[in-house]
Amino acid sequence: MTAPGRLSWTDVRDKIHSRILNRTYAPGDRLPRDEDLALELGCARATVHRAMQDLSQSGLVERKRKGGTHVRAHPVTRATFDIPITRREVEQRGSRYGYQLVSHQLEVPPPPVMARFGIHQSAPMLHVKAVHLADNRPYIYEDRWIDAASSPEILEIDLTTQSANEWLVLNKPYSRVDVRFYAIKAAGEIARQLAVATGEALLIIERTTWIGDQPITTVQSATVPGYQLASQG
Amino acid sequence: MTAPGRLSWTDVRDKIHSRILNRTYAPGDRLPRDEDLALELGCARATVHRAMQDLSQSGLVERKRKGGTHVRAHPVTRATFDIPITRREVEQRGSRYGYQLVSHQLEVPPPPVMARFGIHQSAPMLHVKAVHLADNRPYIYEDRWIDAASSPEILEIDLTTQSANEWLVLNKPYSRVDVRFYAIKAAGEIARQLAVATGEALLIIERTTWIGDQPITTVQSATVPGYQLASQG
DNA sequence: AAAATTAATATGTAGATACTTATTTTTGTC
DNA sequence: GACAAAAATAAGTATCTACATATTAATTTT
Repeated sequence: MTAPGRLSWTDVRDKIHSRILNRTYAPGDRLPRDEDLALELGCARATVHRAMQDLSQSGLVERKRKGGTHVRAHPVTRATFDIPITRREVEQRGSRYGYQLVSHQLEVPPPPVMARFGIHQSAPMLHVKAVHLADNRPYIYEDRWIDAASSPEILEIDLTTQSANEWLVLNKPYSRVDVRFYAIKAAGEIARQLAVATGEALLIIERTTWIGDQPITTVQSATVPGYQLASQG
Repeated sequence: MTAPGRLSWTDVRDKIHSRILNRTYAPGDRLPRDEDLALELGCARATVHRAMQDLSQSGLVERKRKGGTHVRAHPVTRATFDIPITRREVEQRGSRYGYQLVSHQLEVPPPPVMARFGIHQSAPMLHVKAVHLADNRPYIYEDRWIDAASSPEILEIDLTTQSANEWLVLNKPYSRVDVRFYAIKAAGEIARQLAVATGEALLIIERTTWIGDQPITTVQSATVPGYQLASQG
């Protein structure tokens, strides 16, 4: 990866990682300071710093000024998930994408929806229900609330032809997002729109986004039975 | 965050981020080269580089040598999840943790389990089933396979008192992990061990770990109804 | 015109230096 | 001994310089 004989930061990272694996540095242990490691390994402190930054990001070590670097005493499994636009997800599976608007109207969101945004009262929001199709079969049913205050343009969009999902993601980048997963039994409108039997187990992806402190949208996406979400790399 | 008048890399990141938000740089657009941005903003190229690295990591932009930096044309929602040791998770909820071994024996894993590891044949592995309790009530039922070849020590551990979950996470750090989520209907042993009605919808967390290319363990954790998994920060 | 070579370019990496900041430890004072 | 002030420390940040590397663009050759 680099000129021979010279350590790249990935080399350093892997070296330290393997020392954690073989318990040279055990959970809870304090690692040598960056400078000493640099000296020992024969590289610049900046290189160790870069390596540590990566290890820290992946949750293997914890760093604190003056406190030094410690191997996490209570390791966690850290995984990253990419949730693409539904149309793209369907197309990349090699299926034909379809979209169907179910309903949309201005409504005051009920308390559970306000709670997702972390607010206690709200003006009416745009409430949109829609189905995403893969090869003409229901794939994801989404129940979405859009804050008309932060996205007044959405009221002008023809939601029968363009999904709110896509419009928002292209036109309303967020600065903060909360994602959560859970499972529910298919029932009522969800079962009907996904065309599955009542009682089926469905994975729910719930996403709420803000720009600064201002709510943008919250969506509950009910996936078709058997849907799996896998971590990245 | 830094000496006044001098831009920190987070300042630069936020500045560029806000330009993406306000569509100065729209999806698909190419951003100015680092050097020009540095010149414009009055900082060093390294500072812009650090900012870009962060934006790239969070999935907002894509960078390529010579190709330059582009705002992602197909934005994804990227979220990070931390999955702690179950004992710690229970304790941090303020509940009392309990653990019960259900069974453990050496078995040749069935094809679906081998598939998780990406292998087609295997020596017998240690098959462990156990229940994690919160305040004496079932919380997570785990069905785990441990490669005895990579973790021979596990055969010596008394699994009735120490959970395989905990032993592995403290003694067998992995170099690669695959995590996936899906939903199933409670049935058979899972329903029985979690003490829930058949047909309940359960969130499944499936984790498989390797060290290098060598399998360590794969676990299917069935969570109690209502369980939610939320993204970090 | 097609293919192969060469040049140009933007990001990536490594190193050195100097300074900043959060935090702990030490020291000094009451 | 308790508490506050000062010193020490280790990571964090910013800049500069020099080169590496992957890609695209331009040029030459066939």
